[in-house]
Amino acid sequence: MCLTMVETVPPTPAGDSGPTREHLLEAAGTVFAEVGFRAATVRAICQQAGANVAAVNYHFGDKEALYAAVLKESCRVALEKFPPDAGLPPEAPAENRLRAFVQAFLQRIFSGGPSARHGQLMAREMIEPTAALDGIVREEIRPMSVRLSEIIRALLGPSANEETVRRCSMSVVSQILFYHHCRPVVNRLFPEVTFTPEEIDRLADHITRFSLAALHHFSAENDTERRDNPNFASQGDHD
Amino acid sequence: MCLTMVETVPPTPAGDSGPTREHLLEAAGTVFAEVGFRAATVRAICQQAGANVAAVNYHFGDKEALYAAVLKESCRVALEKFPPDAGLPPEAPAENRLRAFVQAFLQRIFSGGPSARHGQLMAREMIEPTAALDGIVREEIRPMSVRLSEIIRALLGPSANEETVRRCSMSVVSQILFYHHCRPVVNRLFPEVTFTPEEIDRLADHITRFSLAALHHFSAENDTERRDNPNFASQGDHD
Amino acid sequence: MCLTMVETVPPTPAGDSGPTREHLLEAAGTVFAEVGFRAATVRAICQQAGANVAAVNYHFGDKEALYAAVLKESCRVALEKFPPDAGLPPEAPAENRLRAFVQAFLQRIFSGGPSARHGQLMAREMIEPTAALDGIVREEIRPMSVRLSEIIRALLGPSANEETVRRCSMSVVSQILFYHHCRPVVNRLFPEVTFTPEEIDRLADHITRFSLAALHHFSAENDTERRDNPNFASQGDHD
Amino acid sequence: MCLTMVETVPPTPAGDSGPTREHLLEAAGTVFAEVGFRAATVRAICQQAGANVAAVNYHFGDKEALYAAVLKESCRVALEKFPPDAGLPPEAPAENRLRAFVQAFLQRIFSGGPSARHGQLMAREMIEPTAALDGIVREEIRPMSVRLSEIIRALLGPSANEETVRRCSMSVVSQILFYHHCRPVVNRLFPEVTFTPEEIDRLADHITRFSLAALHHFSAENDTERRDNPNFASQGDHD
DNA sequence: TATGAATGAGCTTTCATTCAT
DNA sequence: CATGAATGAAAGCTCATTCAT
Repeated sequence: MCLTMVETVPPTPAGDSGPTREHLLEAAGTVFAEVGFRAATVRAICQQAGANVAAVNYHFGDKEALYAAVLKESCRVALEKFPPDAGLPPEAPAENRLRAFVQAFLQRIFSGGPSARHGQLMAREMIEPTAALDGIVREEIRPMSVRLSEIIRALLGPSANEETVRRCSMSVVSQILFYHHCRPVVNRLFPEVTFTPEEIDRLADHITRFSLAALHHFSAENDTERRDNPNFASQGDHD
Repeated sequence: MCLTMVETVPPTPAGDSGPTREHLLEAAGTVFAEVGFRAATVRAICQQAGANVAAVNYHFGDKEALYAAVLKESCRVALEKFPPDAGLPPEAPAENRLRAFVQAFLQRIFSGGPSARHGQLMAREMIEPTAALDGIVREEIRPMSVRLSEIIRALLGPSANEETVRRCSMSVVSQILFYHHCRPVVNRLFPEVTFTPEEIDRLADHITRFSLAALHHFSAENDTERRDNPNFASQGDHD
Repeated sequence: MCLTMVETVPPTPAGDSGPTREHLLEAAGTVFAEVGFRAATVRAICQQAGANVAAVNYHFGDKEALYAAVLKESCRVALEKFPPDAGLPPEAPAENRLRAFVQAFLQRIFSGGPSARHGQLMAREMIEPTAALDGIVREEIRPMSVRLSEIIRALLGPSANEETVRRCSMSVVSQILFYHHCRPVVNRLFPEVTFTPEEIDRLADHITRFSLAALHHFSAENDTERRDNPNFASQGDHD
Repeated sequence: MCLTMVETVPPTPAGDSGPTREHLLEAAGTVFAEVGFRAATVRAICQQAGANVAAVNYHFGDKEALYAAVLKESCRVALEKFPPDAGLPPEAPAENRLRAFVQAFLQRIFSGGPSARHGQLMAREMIEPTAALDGIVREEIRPMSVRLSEIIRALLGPSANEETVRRCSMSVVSQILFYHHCRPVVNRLFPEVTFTPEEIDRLADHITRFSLAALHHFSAENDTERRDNPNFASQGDHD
């Protein structure tokens, strides 16, 4: 049963319309990262932002739209602070670029501040994806993925097929993300592991060496097989 | 939200006290895995269990205690179904044991049924750990970790130090969990990736080969360095 | 954007499940009649019913369902108290049945108590129909309409066509409802008009005599024209 | 809800103070007619008027004062477009004047445009009268009522007492308003009834003929009784 | 003269929990 | 052992209104 009603377009002012909007984004970023979308209350966010309860509705329409805005902004900042090329030119040796990629990724995830919040938000998106994830994959994750694939391709050699490149990319990324996603377990299993900057560096070193070793092996194996048998397709590379 | 378990012992009947309790556990497992602790409602669980709204409070004290019970039970079933040794005797070649470990882990996570549910619950625990996590790490995860470490140690050779073993273990496990934790992103980045049993097998093959390549390289490097310099400690292994 | 969620069927216990439900229906009837659906607040209703704010949700699902229940109940009572035949057998003279119909209708509308409330609710439905109106028309209004049509048909004679019957029915009903629908204006135009039982009787007398005069004239006219010209169709009766 | 008009005079600019005020009146008229005072939101009105949210408060003081202004303006337009004499001179035959009155009234109510809107607003005033109703009755309805009474008096003859005139007037008006007030029910009971201009004409014809028949009968009866018994007072006319 | 931002009161609804039976 | 009824706290959201500019 629906009583007659006029459609009222929500106001939702765009762009910066004062400091309150910024405060809300900031506070919401913190709260959403801390307790997740559902557990976060509009009241708590507004209080932390020093704004009225109705402020969220006025500036963003509703809680969900605020969340989307937070995620988008968080994504923008992360991309700006840690560009996919990790600051290295495409001409640099692939080994160096891989090392830079791994190190930058780890720092992004473990350094404090807004980018760490981004990591939390993303982890929550993995568990309970929202509509905002599509945009983030498109604008943030895919470019990173492409960049990494180029590095991996360079390391595997021109004869590597796409599936191998893709799988190796994921093997690299997985090692980076693991410490973030499974931090509670890692902390309990190995309390001696801390995430100090020095430890992060050593971690980056391990991941890079582990991955390079595997990739060089794949590359050599590929070349050898290639030389021995032009029609060769290694196990696991067929589709 | 405060998930620290409050002890409300008195009226909670222990053990099997009727089918309702079982139904509640079963239903709660499903619901908690699907939507998480917070989003799950006692009403929905009771309805799915064919029980009264007050049943949860009667049998478990409150929603939180029910969640703890679900996690504990889920863990018990998972351990029973997938023992840490993955069904291979300790005398089997380390390469085989690694392959079996990887394959069993992937199947456990991606096959349907209660163990997949357990995976979901664990993933949520990673984001928002509850007091129940300690027990799970102690009784389920650490044994698995120990088992994997033994395999890795066998592959790296006796001269490998503990830190290297630990890091390599995590490099292996991370590759397995990645597809589970980041499934939403993987699906969006590579829609062609499916998780059919065949694909799972190919994935297990890739992870095993990637890891073995790296581990063999580490092992050889270790031996070489060892031969050349008895006091050698590779970069990242000191500390 | 819609986060995953389990469908929870609202409880909505049916039938009498205690005195609270009755109290709510009673209070809601009063409040809805007084201020209308929109202006009525669940809080006010519950307070008047001596129940908790959540009681409406528990017993009826939501405010709208409560409204529907109120309307249905109100309709049931009205039908029970004032049956369409107004207590006269079908064999009674049509003039008498018309007079009884008019009188009963007026009493139903102007007498105090729950049936007066029903009049208010119906008047509001006219202005802003809800989904509940369909059911009311079907179960309450149409039977009354049919009964009145039979009386009118008897008065107009067998040669009257359906359209004339319909229009005359509405001419009769309109005079009854007018005093209710336009009461605020009537009160202001003619402050001397009161709605005491005696006045209601005189009113019923006027409406009956006015209508009978018109109907007898129509009937006679019809017969005359019929006698003079077998193919006659009076002005306004053609379609 | 308290609709008694509070006088908040000071900042309200009088008369034409720019196009915004006109736009607001226009938009508010539409919205109030469509959804009623309560359901109408200041935002929706301002949006439709292309004005700022604060415009209503600036130009009219508050929502209630805007409503009063709308009703007054609506009334002014209706009076201007449909004068009470319906365009016929007082010398015209009473039958013709009655027919013109009925026809004009029906058209006013059922034709689209501002006068139909006025009908809607008036219907809502019947259900929930505001302070504005007094003025409307005084300036718009009473003159119409007086005019109709003159016609009825002419038809009933000089011997008709005032009460009879009044009751017959209402019997006539009620038939006109019925189709408007009870449109939702009429539509459901008789879906074949449309309100095309042709149908409106046939309706006007029916109402006129029905009423004239009754009035002529009353007139004749009156004369007869008068002739037979100088002290006669028909049933229902005493008091 | 007019506005965009901001507010506070109050709305419906949800939900874990309790209690008498 | 188990339940249906009932509750209180709190959630998201709406809206007329105000205020500095």
